Amino acid sequence: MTGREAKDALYEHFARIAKAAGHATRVEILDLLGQAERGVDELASLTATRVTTMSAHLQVLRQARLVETRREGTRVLYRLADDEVARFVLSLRDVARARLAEVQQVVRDYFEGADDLEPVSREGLLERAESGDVVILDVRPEEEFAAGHIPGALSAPLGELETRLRRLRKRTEIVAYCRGPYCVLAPQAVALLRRKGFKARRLEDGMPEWRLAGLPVAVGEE
Amino acid sequence: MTGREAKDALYEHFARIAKAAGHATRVEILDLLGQAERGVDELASLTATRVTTMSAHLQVLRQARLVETRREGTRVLYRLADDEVARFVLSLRDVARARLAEVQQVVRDYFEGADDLEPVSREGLLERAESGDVVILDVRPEEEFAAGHIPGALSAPLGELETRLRRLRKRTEIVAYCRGPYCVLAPQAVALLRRKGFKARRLEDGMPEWRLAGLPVAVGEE
DNA sequence: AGGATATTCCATAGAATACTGGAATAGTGA
DNA sequence: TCACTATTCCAGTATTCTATGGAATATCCT
Repeated sequence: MTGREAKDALYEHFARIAKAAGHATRVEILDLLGQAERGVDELASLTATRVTTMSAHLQVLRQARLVETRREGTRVLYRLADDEVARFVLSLRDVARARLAEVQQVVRDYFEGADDLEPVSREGLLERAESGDVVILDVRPEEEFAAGHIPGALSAPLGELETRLRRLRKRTEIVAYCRGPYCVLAPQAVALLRRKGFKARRLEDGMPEWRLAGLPVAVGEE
Repeated sequence: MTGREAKDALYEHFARIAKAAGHATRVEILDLLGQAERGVDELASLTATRVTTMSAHLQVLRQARLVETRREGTRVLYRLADDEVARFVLSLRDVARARLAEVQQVVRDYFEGADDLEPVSREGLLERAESGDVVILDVRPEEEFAAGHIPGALSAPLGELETRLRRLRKRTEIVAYCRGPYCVLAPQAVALLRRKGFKARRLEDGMPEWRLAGLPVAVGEE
């Protein structure tokens, strides 16, 4: 192998990774798997694709080693291969946001618009929660909460949010979070909470960002 | 636009970035532009492709807004659009290295093998250079040195390395760097220097990593 | 063993992408 | 203005990718 051939081989491998991420459905899959492992037909319905198509996309991701699998009975559960992959997806999002005006437009219209208050930063949140100053609410589906959540956070999937409100006092500030800056769950939760008279704001970013920032994560149901 | 449509639009844009990076030649282009801006036929000869093919690849990168251009006389100079893009390319490399055993193999055979000594870390290098403890050698082509180098480093393109050796004493340690961990220039320089009886090691990583780590960069010729 | 469910494999048709050679365009300098 | 250089555009061809529906596999349960 000459120098040029070695170089070509390397760039070919780099491109292989990017190519695997080069389809909208596959980026969405990676994003979902950043939350929790999932079965094939779960992913298919979450992304509105057919199962066979989903399976094909998953094979592409698997051949690029971006995801791994384990069997559970008749189901095959897919997960991200490691945190480096999650970091890569975040980097991809960041480039898109920095470079594509269209992304900024969609974000303005559909995500930030829902909530005009400044989001809360990660800084010092845990301490404030421990002191009882704020309550942290995880509004993602239960599986995702179980796969990893901010220590001390209460699970309140958006659909069941109203029934779980009784535990909360209107005095204490509520900080809601979900999957990240492009997830609508937390903004919607905040809107609902405000209508009910609570003091609520959303956390900037969501779970994978929290974990990749090196902050502590709790696992398991409540 | 419904929620699903907004989501689809977002993922489509994310995928657009990844797709643009999804070709070996284009990754190599991004890598080269991380060093310095370049004209089209320069890039073509550096990557061993024809000019028309190169131009087509550059259009793809430009439409994804990963690169920008400026005209200089009859030439069109391409550059990375911003540091976020450079970070993305590094992230892509990191995933490939972490996930693809083939990459690790190529690296072992062609890059690290050339130099068995532990590379020098960025930590404290500037201080040691200022105190005269080490000499930093930039062995990349001159244009790349001019576009940005470690403050205090001497430019010594590999081809002219031998003629520039006279300035150096065999006592002081030499630290050579180039484009990054997958660049052969620094390992080759180190090998040459050792044959001549110098104490030489290479810097871990290269220029874009140095800059993105927030360390100071000097611009201009010597 | 047999039925049910979840997933993967396969063949195919349509769409998108890459490379090539030739033509067109923009800027430079005589 | 004319020749010259660097770059881009265009049309054709070969290749690769995507979605789809039907068939094959694997596991579980009875």
